[in-house]
Amino acid sequence: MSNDVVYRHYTHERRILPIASQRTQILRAIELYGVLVLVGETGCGKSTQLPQYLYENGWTDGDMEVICTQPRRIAATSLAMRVSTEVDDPSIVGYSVRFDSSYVPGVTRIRYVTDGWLLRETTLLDPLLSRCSVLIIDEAHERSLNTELLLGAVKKIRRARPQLRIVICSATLDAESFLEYFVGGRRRRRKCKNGREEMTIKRTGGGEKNNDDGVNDEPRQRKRKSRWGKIHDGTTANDAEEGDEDGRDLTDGTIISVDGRQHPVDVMYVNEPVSDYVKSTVETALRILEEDGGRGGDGRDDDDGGDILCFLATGEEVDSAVKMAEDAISSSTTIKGDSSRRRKRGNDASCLPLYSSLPPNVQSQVFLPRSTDEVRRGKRRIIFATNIAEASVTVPNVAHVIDCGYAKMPFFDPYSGFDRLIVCPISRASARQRAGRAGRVRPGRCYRLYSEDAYDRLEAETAPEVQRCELTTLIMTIKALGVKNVLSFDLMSVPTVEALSHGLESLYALGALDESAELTDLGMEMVYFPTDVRTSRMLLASLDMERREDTPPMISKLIVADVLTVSAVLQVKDLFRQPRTEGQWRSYDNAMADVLDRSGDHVTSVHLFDLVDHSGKILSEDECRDRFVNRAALVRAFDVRDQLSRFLRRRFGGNGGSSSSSWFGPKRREIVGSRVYDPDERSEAIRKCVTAGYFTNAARLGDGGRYYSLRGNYAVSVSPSSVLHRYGESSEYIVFGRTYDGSRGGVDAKPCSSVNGLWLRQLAPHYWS
DNA sequence: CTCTCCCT
Repeated sequence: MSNDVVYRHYTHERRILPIASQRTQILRAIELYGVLVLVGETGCGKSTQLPQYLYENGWTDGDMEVICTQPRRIAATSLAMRVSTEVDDPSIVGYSVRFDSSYVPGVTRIRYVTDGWLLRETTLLDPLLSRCSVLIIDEAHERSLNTELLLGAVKKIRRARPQLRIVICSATLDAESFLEYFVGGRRRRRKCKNGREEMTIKRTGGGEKNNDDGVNDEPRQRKRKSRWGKIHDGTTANDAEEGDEDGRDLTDGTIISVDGRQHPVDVMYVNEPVSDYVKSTVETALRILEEDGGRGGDGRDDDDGGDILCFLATGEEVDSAVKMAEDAISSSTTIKGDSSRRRKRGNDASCLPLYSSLPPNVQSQVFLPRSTDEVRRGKRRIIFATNIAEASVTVPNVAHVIDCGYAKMPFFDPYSGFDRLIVCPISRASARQRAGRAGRVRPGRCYRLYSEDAYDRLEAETAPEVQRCELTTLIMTIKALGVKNVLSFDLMSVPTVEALSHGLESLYALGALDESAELTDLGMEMVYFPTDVRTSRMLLASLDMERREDTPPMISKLIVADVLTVSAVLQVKDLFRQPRTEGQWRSYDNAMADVLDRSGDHVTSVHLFDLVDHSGKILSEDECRDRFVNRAALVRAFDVRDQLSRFLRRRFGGNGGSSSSSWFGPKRREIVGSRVYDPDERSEAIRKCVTAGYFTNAARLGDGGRYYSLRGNYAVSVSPSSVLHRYGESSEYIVFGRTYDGSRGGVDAKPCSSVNGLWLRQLAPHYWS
């Protein structure tokens, strides 16, 4: 019964989505062309509706699947949930992300996956995506590293399997560049004819609405049968390259724009650059409350004027803006003791922060319905957010956006090998995306805290991630796709020569590539690891140590599990929460005394996990709070460790002497619990393995108590949040996980451990010539 | 004394 209601509700929703009027046209394009670029703003319905259209039109017959990729896990799982309520048979909709899958072979017809998950599936299990009829790559405009690699993989797959249809969904107008990438010179020849034709159909699309059901189905059905008949008959790539009797040409592609459901957004600029954009953001927000405040308090409960979303660059700025705004509001509402009149004018608001390192319960405030207090007092919301609100999450009920014009952006410096994180001006594309957040529920306004001239001078697009990150992972993935020469792999955006040679050099140093940039035996092994190369190398070192005869028996029993723990902790950020007040620091010192290893962060995290391993369960909420442990991170690290250990056991479990030992079995629990091991010996063994993976990130103590990287002699400091900083003894050499820009102007490193120079000389001889 | 945002 209640299902019925939900179903009817969504059926109605489905029909009014903008994409519905273009259903026939889109299906026809997918029929005729190998590649379709679908341009449409978020909310136009492409991610939820297109897979259903394809299912309804037979694209999943013959045990085939429609797969839709997403850059984020939450999007993949929530889209699957949503769409399963829209179809007659919910069991045909599924998802697959790391650690979580609802896929049922033979039943699932529409599947939402993360692009990272599909990339791994593609590289390792099903290189031709043989059960997939249509692959939809969503949010392609974000140009994440995984999306970009997936595009490259798919371009390669299409040469062997031209029948595979590709739909690329992008929110911006760089559609041409996607099409150019896929169909290249061919496209140039035919662009005018077909491109125009499709765009014209789009504009007259409304007239075809009545034909949507029934009329076109018959011929479609016929084509479909012939299509899959051919595939299963083993049609070769060349047959299909030529197109067929229907005039289809799967080597070509086309573009369709879907009308958005976006409301108009007025954009306002400042005349003069602002000197302090945090202060200006707060002032602008308060002025909006003043100006249209009357709308909220005049008894119309259904219209409160809409909320205000402010984009700032850092969490720190967000916190200070919240404080500034709250102070201003409380002084303006209590002054003269006549607060009720002020409030009636709407000059009262809740100020909410939103950035990723906030605890989940604070973040979720933004998504809660307005409290009775807020409704009663006509209180609106001012949300101060970082870039998280630009694409990752959608803040509801926003009518005003204030855009400071800056964001914190990562980039990789190939000379120092350091990851940097720097506040930069955003791109025009990013500014448009921010403004668009104001028009989702009603006509909105965007206040840009920079001049129109400054806007015109911004870069058109944000540089894609491949041009801003470390490339060892990219190179290894390309190798895993079976490409010998990395440079021959066709990427949409080309990485810099410097970053590429840094990546190749690092992989050579790690023993994954030989002098001619071919995978070594070790490299072939590392390609299969679901971890970055340095972690993979570290895990391999632990397996080696476990097996070696000169390893003390007790260490041999512990080392693989210990290094698995280190690997898992490296995949999560902020396992420990940072104290803020003096009192908290005292409790922190007490709590840490229990698990601390003065050698640094790696072994300390292993000691924390000893508590978990000994009791056999994750620490309680209370215990996590007392120990300054971020419980969500602990749970996540625990899951990752479990997955990694299953991976290692599958791959190496049967080998030599290691099969008898159970890495996380009762025997280990007993050893760890009764501490019948030499802690220094254990600490040293763990750090030797860490060094085997991370010697490219080694630094030596220099003048003035600072460290200098062995590779290139760049200054780097132990992060103040590292246990090595607070509790460690000074050590001549350290190895670190990664770097980031510290608050003190320099480059900070974390996690850090002290290591022995001898290990470095053995493992990284080329840094010592 | 802090780290934009994600992913296998």
